[in-house]
Amino acid sequence: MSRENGSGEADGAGGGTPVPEQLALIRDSVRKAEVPRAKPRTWRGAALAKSLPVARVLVDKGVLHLDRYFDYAVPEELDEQAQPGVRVRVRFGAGARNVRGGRREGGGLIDGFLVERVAESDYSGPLAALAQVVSPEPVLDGELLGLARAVADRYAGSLADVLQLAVPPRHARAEARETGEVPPPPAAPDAGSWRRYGHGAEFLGALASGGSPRAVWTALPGPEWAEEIARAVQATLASGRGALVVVPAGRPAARVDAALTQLLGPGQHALLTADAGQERRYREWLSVRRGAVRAVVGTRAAMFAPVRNLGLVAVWDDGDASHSDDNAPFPHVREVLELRASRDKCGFLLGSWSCTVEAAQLVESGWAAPLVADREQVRGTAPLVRTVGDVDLARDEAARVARLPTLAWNVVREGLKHGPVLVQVPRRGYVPRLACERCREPARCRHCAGPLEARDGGGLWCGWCGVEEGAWHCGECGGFRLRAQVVGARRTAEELGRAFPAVPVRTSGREQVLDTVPGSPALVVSTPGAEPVAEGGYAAALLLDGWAMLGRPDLRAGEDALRRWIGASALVRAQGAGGTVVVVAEPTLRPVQALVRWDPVGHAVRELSERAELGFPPVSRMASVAGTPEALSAFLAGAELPGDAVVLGPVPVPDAGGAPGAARRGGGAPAGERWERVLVRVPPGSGAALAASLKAAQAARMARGAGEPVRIRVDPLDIG
DNA sequence: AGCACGCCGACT
DNA sequence: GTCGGCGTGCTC
Repeated sequence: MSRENGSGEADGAGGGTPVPEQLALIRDSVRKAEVPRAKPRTWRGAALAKSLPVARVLVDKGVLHLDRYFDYAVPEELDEQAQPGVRVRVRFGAGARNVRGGRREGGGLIDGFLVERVAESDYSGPLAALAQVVSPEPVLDGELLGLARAVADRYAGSLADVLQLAVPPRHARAEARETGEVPPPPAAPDAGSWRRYGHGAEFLGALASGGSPRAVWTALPGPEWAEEIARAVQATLASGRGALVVVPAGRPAARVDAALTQLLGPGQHALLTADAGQERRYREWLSVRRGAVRAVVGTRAAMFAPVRNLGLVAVWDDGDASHSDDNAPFPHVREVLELRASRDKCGFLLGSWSCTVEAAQLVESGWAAPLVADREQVRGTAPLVRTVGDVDLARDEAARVARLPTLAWNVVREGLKHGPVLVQVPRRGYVPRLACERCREPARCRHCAGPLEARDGGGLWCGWCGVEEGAWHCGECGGFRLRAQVVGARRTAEELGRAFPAVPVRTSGREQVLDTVPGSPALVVSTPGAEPVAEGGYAAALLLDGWAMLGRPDLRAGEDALRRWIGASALVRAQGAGGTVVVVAEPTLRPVQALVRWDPVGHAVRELSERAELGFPPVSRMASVAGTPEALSAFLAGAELPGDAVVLGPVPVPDAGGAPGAARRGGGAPAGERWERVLVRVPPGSGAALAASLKAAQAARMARGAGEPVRIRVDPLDIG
């Protein structure tokens, strides 16, 4: 039944009046048509595009078993507009099939991307025609498609889900606007403050001459980092290539934005942040796609920005949780930029005042080179860090009366003579940690050792197993009075304000984030991450959230605490200029020691080797799978995990309806439902196989129409 | 998610 | 025989 040239024939079923046997024959041949045809048939035999009449379309449905292309016929009138990369609408669904007897144009219109035009389809049935080309603007080129594909594979997600993150929603007005001319490349920059780093000038030189260096950069404390990133961008532009910078939030984006404007002048770069409206977002994105702007700074969605001829990708502060996307498949900026650097053979710069374990691994594996300053430079820019631990507190009579250690009082008093003093307090919304008032041992559940929490109506219960505690007493010292550490820190900050009535108190937190404060004496109370930059630097800082940070039962608790402390301390003047930091935390703890020595890299390297020993990520790869107990066990039964995979759990998942601060992004269960979670761990090298097997299992489940979903997250942020 | 197909039991 | 239950599988 070869149909080499049977083109004019519309679908046969509608034809004359065949006898029953013929009908059966036709039906049969339609059902299991064996031969791919040279030219597509459509139901109506409408006129088709003369060349490449088949459009391969990615249907925009995030369902995994639909994670493939569908072929559609290109009608002649859409031939010109139906170019690869454009948005299209197509009919999709069972109702659209050519049903015996009559044709029905059932099936809803849904959006998709035209991925390519080809001469023939390998689909054996009749093709439906493209319904509409939404816009002739090509938004999805091969590069972005390849990246999205790689990200989907890495995170066991669907291509459509990734594209939803990567391509902003269309805005017709923004599309209609003309985009400006491509600016000429700037001159190569002076190395500036990059000279403070061992191979800093060399790194810039490599970028400027078209090279693709990869570096993990441990930035010196102080505000220069933004300008240093801008110089790296300038160097890349000077080589005739584009550059992309991703930062965790709007404020750092504004800093880099300002530095770029200063260095390159206006109009040379785009700012892509989530808080811009749809029109503005799409306009900026389009100016990048169209090649009119070659440098981009933005927050995490910008990680996919379609920068032309990419020469550098950079991420600032990769330990910030905002770099992990909230939406499936939860890609992380650092990982996506790694993929881009590898795929596009471009430069890579990961910068932070602190150092994540993952960053340390990039260096240790040899994938990236360290970009660090020597100890001399560090000592010259970092503040003096002093600790107040339990022993000091116990000995300190003043601390028990005034709730604040003598050392802290003295440092604040002295600091206020010379400038603003920063007081870092834990975020509200953290489940208040309860501890023994006498010995400060955290209050733990008798049954599962989980953290005890105070109920609104009074009384205690376990945050893990939910068991009520009626008669708590301290297992260490026998004390029976509790204190809430978060509340304690906040009250301490208030008391400080009262103790220095002549000094203004400014607050920066979730509701209202201050960007900068003047260099005059003031108490600046801030939650981690919201610290304003002080003009001329803070004279001192008091870090009060030590216990709250380190008490979390999380693999990253130490790294996170150090990162937040360093984030605050980096805003304090250098030791030589009198800058002092007091951290209220046990001086024997590793993150505290790392802060005192200002050695985030050493901390990360030690954590890394420990993780390797324990088989924890990022040395192994982990994925979490969560769902109702039934859904989860069905999923695991159907999954063909790699042979070297280890399944840990299941354990109950705390539901997301609890305290807002404790709700983990993408990790909590929907309120009201009981969920469980397993962690699946594979050794290095099996990450791709793990992702593939999870994706296959998920696809099989969805195809079966299984009701209850399971949530898959590769590289979960929190590992209890 | 729809929606049609098809293979079973109860009906005019 | 034929109508219609819902279980299964496909959607270009």
